[in-house]
Amino acid sequence: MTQQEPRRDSPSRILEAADELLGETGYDGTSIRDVARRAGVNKALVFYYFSTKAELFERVLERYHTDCVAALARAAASGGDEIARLHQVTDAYLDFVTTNQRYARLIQQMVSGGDAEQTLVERNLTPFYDHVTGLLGSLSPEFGPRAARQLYITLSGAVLNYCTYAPALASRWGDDPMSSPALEDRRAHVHWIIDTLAGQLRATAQA
Amino acid sequence: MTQQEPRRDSPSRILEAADELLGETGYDGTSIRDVARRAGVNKALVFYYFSTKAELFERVLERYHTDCVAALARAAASGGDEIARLHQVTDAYLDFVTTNQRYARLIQQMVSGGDAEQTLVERNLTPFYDHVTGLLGSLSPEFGPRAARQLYITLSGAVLNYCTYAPALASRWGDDPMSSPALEDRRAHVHWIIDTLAGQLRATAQA
Amino acid sequence: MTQQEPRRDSPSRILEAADELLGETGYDGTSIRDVARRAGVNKALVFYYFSTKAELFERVLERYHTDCVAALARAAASGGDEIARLHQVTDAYLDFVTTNQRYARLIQQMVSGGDAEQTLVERNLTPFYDHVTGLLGSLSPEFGPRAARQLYITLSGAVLNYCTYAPALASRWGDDPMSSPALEDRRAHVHWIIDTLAGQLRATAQA
Amino acid sequence: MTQQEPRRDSPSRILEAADELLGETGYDGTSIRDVARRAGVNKALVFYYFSTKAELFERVLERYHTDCVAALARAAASGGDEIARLHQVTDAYLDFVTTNQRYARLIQQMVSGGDAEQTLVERNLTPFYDHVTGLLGSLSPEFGPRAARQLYITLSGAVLNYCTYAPALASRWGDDPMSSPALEDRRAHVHWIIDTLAGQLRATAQA
DNA sequence: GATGAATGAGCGTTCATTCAT
DNA sequence: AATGAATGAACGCTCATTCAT
Repeated sequence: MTQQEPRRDSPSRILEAADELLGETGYDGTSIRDVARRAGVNKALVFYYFSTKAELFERVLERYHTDCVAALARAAASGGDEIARLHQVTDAYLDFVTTNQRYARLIQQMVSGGDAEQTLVERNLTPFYDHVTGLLGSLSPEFGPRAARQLYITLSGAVLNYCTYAPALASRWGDDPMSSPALEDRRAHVHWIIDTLAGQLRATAQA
Repeated sequence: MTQQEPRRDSPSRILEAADELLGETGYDGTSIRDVARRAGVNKALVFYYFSTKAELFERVLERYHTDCVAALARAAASGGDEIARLHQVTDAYLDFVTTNQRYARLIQQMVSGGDAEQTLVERNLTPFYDHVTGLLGSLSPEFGPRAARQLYITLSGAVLNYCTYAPALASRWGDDPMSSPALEDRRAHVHWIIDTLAGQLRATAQA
Repeated sequence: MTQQEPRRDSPSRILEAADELLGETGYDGTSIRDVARRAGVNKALVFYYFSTKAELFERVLERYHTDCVAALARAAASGGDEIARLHQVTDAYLDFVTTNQRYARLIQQMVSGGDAEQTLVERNLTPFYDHVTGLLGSLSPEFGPRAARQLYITLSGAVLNYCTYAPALASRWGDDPMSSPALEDRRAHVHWIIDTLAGQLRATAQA
Repeated sequence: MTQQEPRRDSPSRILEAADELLGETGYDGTSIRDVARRAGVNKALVFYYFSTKAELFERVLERYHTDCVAALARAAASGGDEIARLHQVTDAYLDFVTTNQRYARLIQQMVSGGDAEQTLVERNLTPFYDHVTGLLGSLSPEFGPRAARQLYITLSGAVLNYCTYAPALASRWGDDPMSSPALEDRRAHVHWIIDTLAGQLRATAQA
């Protein structure tokens, strides 16, 4: 029965603070001082646990990556044909990035800003990429890898960009694009895209 | 036979350098020192022409914005029904951002990093947004603005993300995603998407 | 009948601008850019006429110095005994510095800030100093130079400090210390001081 | 036997250096680099302890202000009638500013240079101002506040200006105006002024 | 595990000054 | 007489990082 409220331990508090700030202001816009202040710890302690600013960033990403991989795997494991599983994986991806909006921002920042290491970028694109191209490949054998890549970019954009563009356009739209009904709208749209495109693919394949 | 080497005028050199660096390392990651060094001018001269780092950034964007607006307007002015014009506008957008890849990066950086001003972001999303929603609105009256927004995000993602994701995945793909044939592949994919989705829309509307 | 209003020539406009700014923000706080902007001329033109910031400062002071010397000489030339002339000279000094308040500020800045050249400081203290010590010396021969110095400092303080302290205390006093009646109050006070002190000196000398 | 030489603690060293430099070259003329160099510390350390140049300046003043207030209070607490206490307070003020000559310079700089905040100026004029006007007010009731203000300016000038004018005229005078005997001369002069003026005031009041 | 002190490098920005035209 | 372009040095300030305790 301690007098202090049971705060989480320092490493997680630092990670949490870094997560928030990186999502808000980006890598270069976030200083270790800010992170330490928001975490309520001493600045040097950040370096005690995460020896470098870059490493701290990677650890933030790592958490998301692990969870994201798990979520996608779970979705892919549920049964159904390729199209059903594509729906489920994409749903899971949409769920994950709308629940963890900062992750979407971090990915987009990394992929559009040159300073992040190529490895980090790839690592975080891979999970959804692999599922999408895998499923499309087995959907119809004559559907080559080049076509799968094209569709992957379109689909990941349909999912990730919603998290970054919609807030930027919210003031123009006049409603909250991250509210539950709005997110359901988006999900329906993505489903419709998958259905329509997959239907067309099948029709073409049969012809 | 002047003593100085005949450089281009300083303002353009500075704009050019800023353009490159902002595209590569982002706003926070780019220092005025870097810009001046790459432009081959004195650091103070940057402030002589562009009184602030932020203004320099805006001027870089302004150039792109003006050209982009013009390109889209030209495309929309060419004849045809709504779908044809949607094709042409999207083609023009794809052309523009693949020709000016740094513009795509800048937009994505702004929209995913919190530091940019909301005004700037909106200003650079608006041109394509207006065309897309306008055309979809007149395509079928019962096609509401909410549906248009959804499609806009998907389409702009399909165009812009190619410029940021494809280079990041190039090493994994093994070919240059910005080569002419690769870009034609992408264009074909986007056309196919528009055709397929628009076809479905029409079919639904008639039912 | 020129179309333009007959502006003063550039050198005087620059001097005027420099005068205002030096009085407001001091030597270090005033930039040549500010001076040029306020004078409405090109920055380089300031250097064309006044080759150095320091020289510009000196030229501003020179104008005041010349006028001040003339005013004091005029006052001293008017007749009367030593005390009457002391009144007249001190009146003239008070008149001059309240009419040219910036001059009072400049003197106080120079004398309390270390950057100005010793020569400049002395040059601008000398006029009043010489009159005061001269008059006191001939007032009573046994009144030595050391006593005269003491009285000089007290008198010049009584005159100059009013121009710098009163504005600083104006908000606390609630009236404008540079209004005509307020200045007449001050003049009466200074007269009273001179009369009282000189009367005491005479009484002492006779004893 | 530590490797580092046993310096005094950094904050005091910085304050000391800032004090000296501000007194010598004024606020605008003093750079943090100079302060750090003279204190023998790293430039960034100055900001570690004093987060702003302005704050550093205020802290320098604060020390003087506190001590000055205490000295004046002590002097006012000693017994005697109003005139005796006026002597004692003025003596204490003269003592304080001649012992801390840089304080006199700082006050004069603030009051004659436009950049300092009004609050700071008032804060440092107030202590002596309050004592003088208080004592004069109780000396004779008919002696109004306006007359007290006049005398305050004259008296504070008689004290402060000695610290700034005398050094500037030292080379012309040929002796050290801050030597003990010279200061005693000044003190005698100020006493004579107070006695003479107060005597006159009393005589006038009785008439 | 945690902290305060310290640092060198760099930031965006402004300075007085020069010079060719 | 007047100007726009250019520069090196300095400005106040923040950075990521280190280290002794």
